[in-house]
Amino acid sequence: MLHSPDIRPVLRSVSSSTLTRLENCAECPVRSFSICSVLDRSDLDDFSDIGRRASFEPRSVLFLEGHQADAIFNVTSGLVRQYRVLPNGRRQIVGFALPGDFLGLPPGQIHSFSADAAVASDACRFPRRAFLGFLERHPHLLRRLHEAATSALAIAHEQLLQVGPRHADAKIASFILLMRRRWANVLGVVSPMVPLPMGRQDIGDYLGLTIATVSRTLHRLRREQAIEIVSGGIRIVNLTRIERLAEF
Amino acid sequence: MLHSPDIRPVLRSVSSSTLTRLENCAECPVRSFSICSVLDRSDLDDFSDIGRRASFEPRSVLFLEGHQADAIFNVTSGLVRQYRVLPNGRRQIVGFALPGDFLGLPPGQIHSFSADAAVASDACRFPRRAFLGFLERHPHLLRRLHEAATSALAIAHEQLLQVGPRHADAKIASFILLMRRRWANVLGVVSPMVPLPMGRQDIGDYLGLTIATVSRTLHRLRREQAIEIVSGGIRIVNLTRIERLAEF
DNA sequence: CGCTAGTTTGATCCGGGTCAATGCTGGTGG
DNA sequence: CCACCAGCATTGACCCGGATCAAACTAGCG
Repeated sequence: MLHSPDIRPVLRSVSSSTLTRLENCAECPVRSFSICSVLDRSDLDDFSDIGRRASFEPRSVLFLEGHQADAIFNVTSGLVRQYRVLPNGRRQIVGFALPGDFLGLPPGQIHSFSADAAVASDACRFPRRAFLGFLERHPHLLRRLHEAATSALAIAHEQLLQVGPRHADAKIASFILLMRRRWANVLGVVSPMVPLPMGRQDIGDYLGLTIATVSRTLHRLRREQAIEIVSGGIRIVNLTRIERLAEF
Repeated sequence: MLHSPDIRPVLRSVSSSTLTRLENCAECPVRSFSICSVLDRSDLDDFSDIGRRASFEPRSVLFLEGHQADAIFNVTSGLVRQYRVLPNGRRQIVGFALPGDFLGLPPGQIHSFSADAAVASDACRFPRRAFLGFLERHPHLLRRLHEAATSALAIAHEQLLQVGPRHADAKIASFILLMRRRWANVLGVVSPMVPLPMGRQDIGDYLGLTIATVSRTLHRLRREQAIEIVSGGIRIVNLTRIERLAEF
C-alpha cells in the first residue's frame, strides 16, 4: 500500500560536493531570517571561520537517518527534503527546508531523519563539535536555536493536521497556501506564483497521497479555474476558492 | 468527513482547580526524568518558589490555542492531551503529555495548540514571566529545554509516520508499542500491560481513525490472540505479532 | 530523433468512513 | 438493592474516495 517507487537518494560523499570558504556572511541573502541573524559583526566573523559552503546536486544526501550527526547545515538556496523511510518502503517527508532553514541537530548524537537535496542547493556546513563550542561561547544563539526548534515543532503540528484523514483537495489546497506563506517569508513578497520545485512524488510523500492523486487533484483545481499549472510551480487564480477548500 | 463528535472540553477557570504550594520537589516522582532534573538542590528551592501545584479534573483545560501563553506546565500525574481543532470540526491530537512532560512554551506569545486533561491529572504551574526570569539566571536549564524541544520534534515526526496513509492495524499496533515505550520510561519497567487511560475517541483523533475503526481493530487483534483488552488499557499477549503489524 | 524520467489519465477495487442500532458500565436516587 | 440513565464502546450494513495497476503522454537531453 502506497509504496514510494524509486526514492533512492544519490549516495555521494560530502567531499565530492563543492566545499569553499565562507565569505561575506554579512551579505548572505538568508542572513536576516536564519539563525545567524542574532550574531553581530564580530561574532559573525568567528562563526564563518568554522563553516564551509557546500553545494549539492539534486538527490545528493546531506545526512542519513541513523548515522552519526557530525555536521549541521544552514540552507542558503534550493530545497532540502527531510524524510524517514518506513520498514515497508514508504517514504514520509517530514519537512521541506527552504533557504534560511537550519537542520541537523537531533536530540542525541544520531540523526533521526535523512535529508537530501530536492533540487540543486547550497548550504553552510558546520562541524558539530565546532558548532557546539561556538554555541557554548554565545548563549544568545542557543536561545535562537530553541526558538527555531519550537517553531519547527509548530510546523510539524501543522503538517499533522494536513497528513491526517482529509480530502485530497483540502490537502493540496493547504499545501499550496503553506508554500505560498513560506516562500513569501524567503522572497519578501507574497505572490500568486507559488514555486513547487519538488516533484509530484515529493508532494505526495509529504501529504500522504499518491503521485496519481496529486496530479489528478492539481488538474481538477486547474479545471475549476482555481490555479494555473506552470513549469516549476503553480499560479493562484482564485485565492478565496483555495482558502475555502483548505478548510475541509 | 471524520468529524469528532463531542470533543468540547470543560471550560473551567484555573482558579477553580486546586492550587497549592510546591513542597518537597526533591521527592517528586517525575523529578529524575523531567526538565527539573538539571537543577541542583538550591536551584530547586528557588524554582519551587515560583511554581504552584495544580489539579485538573477530566476535560478541564490547561490552556487554549490562540490564547496568551501566560503559564507553563510540568505534568506530574495523569494524562494531558494536546490538540488542534480544524475549521471543519475535526480534532487532531498532536501529542499526549505523560508525567514528566513539559508544555506551554510556544514559539511566540500565543499558544499554538490547546491542552486539556484526558483523566484527572496534576501539574506544576509556573507563571511565564517568572519562569523566563528563572531561565535567564539558569542557562543550563535552557539547554535542557532545547533538548526537550528537539525530542518533542522527533516524537512529532514519529507521529507523522503513524498518522499518514497506513493500515488501521499498523497504526494501532504502532500506537500500542509507542505507549508501551513511553510508560516504561515513566514507570521504570517494561510491562506487557499497556495503560490506555484516554478514550477511543482520543486514540482515533491521534491516529487519524474513527472511533469505530479503533474499536474494530482492537477487537480484531484480540480475536487473533495478539492482545487482551482490559479495563483502562490492554495487555500484550503476542509481542512479535504486534511488532510485525507495526511495520506495515 | 529516440531515450528516459517524470507526469497524466483511465479502469477497477477495497479499506475504512458514515450512519445507526445495540450493548455495556458505573453512578444516582428512590 | 435495584431501576434508571448518560456516556462510551461495540457491531453491522453500506458506500465512496483514493490506492492500485497499467497505459499513454510529455519534456529534456544526448
